[in-house]
Amino acid sequence: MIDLAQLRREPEFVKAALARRGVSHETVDAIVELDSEHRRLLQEAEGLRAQVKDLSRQVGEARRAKADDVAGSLSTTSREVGERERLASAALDAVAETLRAQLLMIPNLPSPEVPDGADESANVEVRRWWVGIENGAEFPTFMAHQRVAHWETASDLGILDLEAGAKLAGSMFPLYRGDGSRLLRALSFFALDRHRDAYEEIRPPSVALTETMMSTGHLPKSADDMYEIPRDGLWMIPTAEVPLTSMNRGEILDESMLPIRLTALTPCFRREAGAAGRDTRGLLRVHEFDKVELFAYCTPAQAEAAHADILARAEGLLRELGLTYRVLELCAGDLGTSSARTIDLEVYSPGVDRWLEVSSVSWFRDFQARRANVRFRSSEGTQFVHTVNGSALAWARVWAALVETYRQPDGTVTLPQVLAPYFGDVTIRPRP
RNA sequence: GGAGGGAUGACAGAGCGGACGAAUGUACCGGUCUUGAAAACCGGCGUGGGCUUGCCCACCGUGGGUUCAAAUCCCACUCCCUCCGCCA
Repeated sequence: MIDLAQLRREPEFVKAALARRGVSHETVDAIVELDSEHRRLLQEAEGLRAQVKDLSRQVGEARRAKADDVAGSLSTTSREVGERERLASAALDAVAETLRAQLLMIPNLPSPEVPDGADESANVEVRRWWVGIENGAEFPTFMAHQRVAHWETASDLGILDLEAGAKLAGSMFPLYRGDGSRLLRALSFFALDRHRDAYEEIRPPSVALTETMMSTGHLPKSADDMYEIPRDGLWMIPTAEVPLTSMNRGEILDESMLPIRLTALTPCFRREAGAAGRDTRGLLRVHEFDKVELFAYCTPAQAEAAHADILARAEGLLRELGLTYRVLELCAGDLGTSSARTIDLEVYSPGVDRWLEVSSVSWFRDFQARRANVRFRSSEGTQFVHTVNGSALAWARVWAALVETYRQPDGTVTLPQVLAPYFGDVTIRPRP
């Protein structure tokens, strides 16, 4: 949620910032208008309520003074004022509800350093990385045996069974088996171990209440992108960001507790409604995947470092895995609803010759904290925390890139050594 | 799923129609005392909102209702605890 006080203080600045991500001036003006109407009604209703309270006090005094006739007439007056107060409050509630609904649809202000642009084509590539680049190595030349799509290799090796997944849950719900399943588990354990030094591991529920989804900004805007369980008022989480951001919902933290850094391995569920028919082969786009998320509540002053730390950890994992990747700064038009700044990591997948998004590291400023009402107490008073988060990493596509990058001429896969302690071995051979 | 008990400030815990935004204790912050600290004593100490910045309004799990007036009475719901049932 954007800051209404800021909107009142500097409406032109807010409008200009939101225009960068496609929000019209009219939309913002409508909110300014509603806000002033809201305040007008608020004053009216509160004035009447103050009268009722004062009259009621006098009724009590009159009763105690045994002046029953006075008490009776005061009661009558109070009842009349109360009736007017009820009407004013009803009008107030209606305006407040409209204002709230419109405010919830407004995305966050992009950070000044975010580049202009309407969609992903305007994202800015910050850097690329591959094994040996520090020593001047050129972009890797991938061999013919690496130019095989992961779904083919996986099928040959019997480590991914998309048909079985489709039979159970429909297409784009992958079923991993044998070494494929073991690899997935190895990746998660590997990542969680790498974050243990600074991030507390959490295992949250995989479903969340509507209210919880509101806090991160996934509702009301992205309802179509999520799986809903209407009977219980629940939604399948699209990312661990959802539960982690709401862990301290409604609380006032002490500044000394910050930053609070959390990590969680969860399944992530996405309907991918807007992407029907696109990138449907193999693991390019799936409805369910495992992801290790990094998250922090911090002070505004800590936010930049916290964001950088998450990015460094996500990149660090890709480097340890020896994968080729690039770093993108998202343009204003491609930012998620709640984000002020986002940096994506895309891994290069030689078999399909594509860059695949495997991490999104975002800084939300106080946008989510305002919705979730998470604050901290400091010497300068109570203020909203900043939230930052990022994947480190989302495994389905990493799994695909590993299978392609490390495919050997004989069709087996030799995994990087860092996974040996977790995988038990480094070789994936055909399932007998 | 059934029966009972509970939810109040950072924490503990009173209040059960009117002077209650809320006793008391602890914690915390300031002061007195002290060489310093502790103890003792004194004072302060919730959050949000509105505007005429001094006042007003809201908040005692959540949402409704009764009343001139609700933390307090009524209804529904949520969560926690105890017992029974069921269950991995």
